[in-house]
Amino acid sequence: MSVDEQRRPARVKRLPRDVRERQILDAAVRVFSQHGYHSASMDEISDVAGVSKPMIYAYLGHKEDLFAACIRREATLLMEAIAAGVRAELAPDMQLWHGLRAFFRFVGAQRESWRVLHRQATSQGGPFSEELLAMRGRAINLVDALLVRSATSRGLDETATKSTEALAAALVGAGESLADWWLDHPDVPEKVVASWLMNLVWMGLGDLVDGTVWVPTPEAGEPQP
Amino acid sequence: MSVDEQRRPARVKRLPRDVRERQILDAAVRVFSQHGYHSASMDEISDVAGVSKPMIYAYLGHKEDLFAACIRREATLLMEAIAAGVRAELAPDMQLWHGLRAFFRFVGAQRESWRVLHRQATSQGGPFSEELLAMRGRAINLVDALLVRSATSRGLDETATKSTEALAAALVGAGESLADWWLDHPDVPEKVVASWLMNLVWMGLGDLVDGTVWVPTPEAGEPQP
DNA sequence: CCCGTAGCCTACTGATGAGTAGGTACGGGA
DNA sequence: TCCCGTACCTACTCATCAGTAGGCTACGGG
Repeated sequence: MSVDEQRRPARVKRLPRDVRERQILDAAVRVFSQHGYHSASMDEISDVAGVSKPMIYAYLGHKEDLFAACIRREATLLMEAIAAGVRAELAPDMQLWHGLRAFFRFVGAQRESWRVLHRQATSQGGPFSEELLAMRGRAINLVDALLVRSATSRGLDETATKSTEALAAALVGAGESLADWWLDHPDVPEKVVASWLMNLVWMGLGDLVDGTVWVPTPEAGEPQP
Repeated sequence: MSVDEQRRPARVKRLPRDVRERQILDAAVRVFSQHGYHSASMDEISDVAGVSKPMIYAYLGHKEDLFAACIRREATLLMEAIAAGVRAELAPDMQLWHGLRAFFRFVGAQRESWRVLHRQATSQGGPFSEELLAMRGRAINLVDALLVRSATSRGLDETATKSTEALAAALVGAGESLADWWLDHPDVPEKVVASWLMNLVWMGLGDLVDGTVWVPTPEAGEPQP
């Protein structure tokens, strides 16, 4: 009980609206990530947030609105984290590398956010899944643009163009799946996980056979011990 | 209404138990795939199956049992389909190639099964997610074994061994994600989708730059026009 | 000191849906 | 013919929530 009370914000009175909204969203992300959309109850969210249920309805609206707000907030944070890692002036492989690292850093730091985004939102068929699918589509587009830029630096035929979007989808899926795997193996450092995926997508599995690997070029802003 | 009636089995009386069980499972897979576990109601399932609700409880048990039964049946079908395509005497790349093709064929033919397996089961935190995670783990192990065999054919160091499981997870995720993408782009032939993924995982994205591609060797049972 | 308003609550309603009680109908064996 | 078991149903109970009605309290400005 004392543990639970530590997890709840001390019941403070008369806080300004935006503070309460943040508390409610934090609680909602946590509860949604634990139970999923349908099993999460507004009562539990209000309890965890340390406010009463009508406050949620007053500030964030109905359950679907609340969920959509969670998705929007967390997805925006994720995309910003990734975008911050990717600088357009870099070579395609380094862009991908920094994007991957930023992604895994986010997942490692915000596990609950990640669960909500990946597990819950994708599965529910409701009106919010659009919210999430749109966000996922943005991620795919980001990767797609990267691939297209890589490809157009050389000659590129029609079929390759069509396939980049599919490849981007596959790549995003690989990242999601590997992130889940990583949650079950937290002892592996983030950089190592990122480099595995980087090698897979950039060099292919051929390196398992012939031993070639991709390594980041030191001059590109990686501090080297 | 006539359309709906066509989708429901004509209300036949006094069928043997195993027939009814199959009808119920078919209906359950359809309804679960459309609404997800929590939103799917036993009433709708019984309605679609053309039986009354107590029949479901008598034959398949409670809602969780029913869902687990769906997962088990569909997952077994999927694994069997993949295993049927992979023959152990082939080279690793050809094994992967045939496995991928069998996988995409299954997804194309059994869309509802796939939705239940991928979207619904993974997301619910309930007791059945274990059922599904176990099955997913089996798929990962299958791929992992393939990678290990590929790697041990050459010298292989410690870190590479650790990473194969992660790579397998990434690969399975890439397949899942690409399968979802394919559901939204059904005009692309199954073989083409499979070859995209095969190239990604075997050759890496490097081919976008230098244009090398993996092609199946004709002698391995692929009819070549 | 009074009033408006923003913050906040307890205690309800109403719908939905899981699960069941208790039956009827039909067929096969004694 | 009478049982008995299997197939099958209608019509409930009961718990769980989403969502709300209505009111109470503190603060700030006039």
